[in-house]
Amino acid sequence: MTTPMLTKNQSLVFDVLTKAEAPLSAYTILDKLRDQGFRAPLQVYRALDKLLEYGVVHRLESINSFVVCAHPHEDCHSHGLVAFAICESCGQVIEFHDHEVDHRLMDSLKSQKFKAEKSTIEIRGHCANCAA
Amino acid sequence: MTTPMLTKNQSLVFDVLTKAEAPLSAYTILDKLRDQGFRAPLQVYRALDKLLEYGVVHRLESINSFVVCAHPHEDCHSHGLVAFAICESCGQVIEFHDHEVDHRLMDSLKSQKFKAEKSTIEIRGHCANCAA
DNA sequence: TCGCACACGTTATAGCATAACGCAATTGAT
DNA sequence: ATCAATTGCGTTATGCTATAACGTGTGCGA
Repeated sequence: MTTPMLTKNQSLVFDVLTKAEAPLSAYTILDKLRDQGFRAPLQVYRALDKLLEYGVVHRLESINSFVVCAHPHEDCHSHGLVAFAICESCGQVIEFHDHEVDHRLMDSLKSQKFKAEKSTIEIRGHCANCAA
Repeated sequence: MTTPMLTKNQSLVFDVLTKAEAPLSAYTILDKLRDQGFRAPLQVYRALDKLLEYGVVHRLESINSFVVCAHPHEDCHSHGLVAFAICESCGQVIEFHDHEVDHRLMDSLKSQKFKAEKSTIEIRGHCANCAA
């Protein structure tokens, strides 16, 4: 999917996420955009929905937060699974793609005749800097 | 971890989850236990916390729900990653363990000096019965 | 110019999770 | 025996996450 021109709200949300050093929750984004006129959660969620659809933002299910895609020039949707390592100390996220893991998981599922559509792979722990 | 004797509330919650054919949210569990005297979410969440700690229940982050462990006699904590295939149509969950995926993911992370602690692998799609 | 699609704004509500208080039962060390 | 620590429990209140439902405006093709 190619990313169309972003609307004003989408750009604002995208910019906030781009500048953030860690994933942000929708409500944190809302707070950061109050000065720009944001008043309600839906303004954020609607923008996020589009950004997710375009593949330029990822949702981290395990922490109810959002990050910009680390590989904006590739197409995350197209090269299979995306995985995230999330540091519980500093919040930093490492995004990575692994076709081996991808294939292996898909094979497991195919043998059960399960049709995969969306995937969530999130590993929580501590990054190199934060590891005790 | 060996599972100690469950308390009354823990047993009630565990039984509800065991009888369910699909993952349940905490509030759904609460509703099912009102007749047994449950009145507040915390009664459910506290029981769930312990059941998760004992490894007899899993939390599905992507759908904010809980399921009993499908392999109660092994120790889910001990044999690495647990993965779930969740049918978006009927809700059924297939729990599986794959050491290959496990090792592969851990190797990727180790190369970045990331110390993994908890993992979430959830694939949403359609099971054999529900696939169009 | 009509109809449609889409973005947007607002209010209200639904759904998920935990903080903080107090009480009761258990255990185990002194 | 008793005191302190721990654990489970109940209750009230609150906070965080997400969406429903309504209406407005704008652009664009039939």
